[in-house]
Order: sequence, then C-alpha cells, then structure tokens
Amino acid sequence: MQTQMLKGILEGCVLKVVENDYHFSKEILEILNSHGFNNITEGTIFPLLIRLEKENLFEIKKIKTEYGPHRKYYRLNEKGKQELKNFEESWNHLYKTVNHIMKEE
Amino acid sequence: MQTQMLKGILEGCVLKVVENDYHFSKEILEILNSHGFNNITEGTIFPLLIRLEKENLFEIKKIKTEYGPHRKYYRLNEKGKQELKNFEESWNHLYKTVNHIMKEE
DNA sequence: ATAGCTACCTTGTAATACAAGTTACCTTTC
DNA sequence: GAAAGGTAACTTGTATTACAAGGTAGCTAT
Repeated sequence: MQTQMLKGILEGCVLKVVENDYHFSKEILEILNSHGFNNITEGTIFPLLIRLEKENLFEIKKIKTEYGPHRKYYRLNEKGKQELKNFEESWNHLYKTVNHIMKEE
Repeated sequence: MQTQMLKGILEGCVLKVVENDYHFSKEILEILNSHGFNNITEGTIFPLLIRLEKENLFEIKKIKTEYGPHRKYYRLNEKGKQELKNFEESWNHLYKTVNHIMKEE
C-alpha cells in the first residue's frame, strides 16, 4: 500500500526540490529521503526525471567533474514552475479532503 | 496527474467510511465525493471493494429492498480495522513529509 | 410486456513505483 | 598498463490501481 500511495505525489516533490536550484539525481534522492521518504531509489527517480524532461519542464546543465562521469543538473523552467503550481493546488485539495474524512469519528 | 495522486489513498478512505457503519456502494461513493473528491465513479469503487473483500477486511450484509436488486452492505471487521490503522499511520507520515518539502522556501 | 430505474459486476487501458541490471567514465593501486 | 573500485547515467520488466465503458439482472409503473 505504501508504494501505491506515492503515485503522482513523488513527481510534485521532485519539481519542488529543483524549483530554484540546480540538483543532480543523487542530490534529489538524498533531499527527498532526508525529508522523510522511506527509501526512494534510482529505479524510481530516473524514469521520473526522464518523464519530466520529455514534458519539457527543466533547464538542464551537464557538468564534468574531476571524479567519474558527468553530472546532469536539473532546474525548473517556466513551464515547470507552472506545473509545480498545479501540483500544489491539487495536493492541497487532496490532503485536506483526506484529512477531513479521516477525522470524522 | 490528479488521477495518479489518488492511488492507494482512496483505498484508505473507503476503509474509513465503513469503519463503524454499514454502507453500500452508492453511499460510499456519495460520502467520498461530498468530502471533496472530484468525481469518483463506479468503475473505481467496485474493483476496489472487491479487492478489499478478497483481502477479508469486511463484514458483509446483503439486504433486499423494495426497489430493485439487493444491496451489499460493507463494514470493517477486525482485520479491516487493523488495516485502517496501518493506512492512517502511513498517511500521516506521507502528508507531513510532503508538506514539509512543499514549505521549504 | 415494455420502459426505466437501481445495483452489482467485468473488461481493458494507462500511469507509475521499484527492483535489477547495464554502460561508461574516472582514479588508484599493483 | 591492467585490474579494481567508485560514481553517475540509463534500461527493462513487473505489479498495482484509477477509471471509462459496457453488461447483467431485479423491481416498479405504465
């Protein structure tokens, strides 16, 4: 059940994480997990990033590092910011609805 | 996106609705929608009820009515109440996590 | 007996989390 | 210079679930 509850919500959280600052995949993972997500993995985050990239929501910078392969940094573009706003509205409505139901004795 | 956000969450809400009182499918639908869900339909609720019934979470009463076919009333049994508790814990953790991320400046 | 209502149920599709595996680049050590 | 080890990107396959659309069947009223 835990897994299924995430669907769609994780996407909004990723948008929020890269709203203003560039981050690459591993940073995004760490930020999400440090906020309380249980154990988001690469198998989850990569398909999601690719999906959002195809929807044209990011500015992307590829940066070479001294260690290992290049890193791909993501940040929202204007369309991404709009999408984040849409998510926030949906989320606010959803969590209030659910909490309302849960608090009926 | 809206649709995907529901996944798994709706199940918990249905459990809550029939926690203490018997309700049949249409009542469950109406209660959910009246609390703010957009437009849950039968195509959503029936597979869900059948799923939960197979997991043995309900007591079920079939009642004949004067109008039309019988109604199938659902209420949680002990296992269902335990499952609801699990959902509530997961949900509380999830919505706090998401709100925490969303409120970072 | 036909129409209309109500209720239950089935089938098929699309979306998405996640595990498990792959490719590739760089440094360090032998 | 070959091997080992680390990091980062990406791919493939599976299970789950919301939902549309359609189907079956009982009852009442005309």
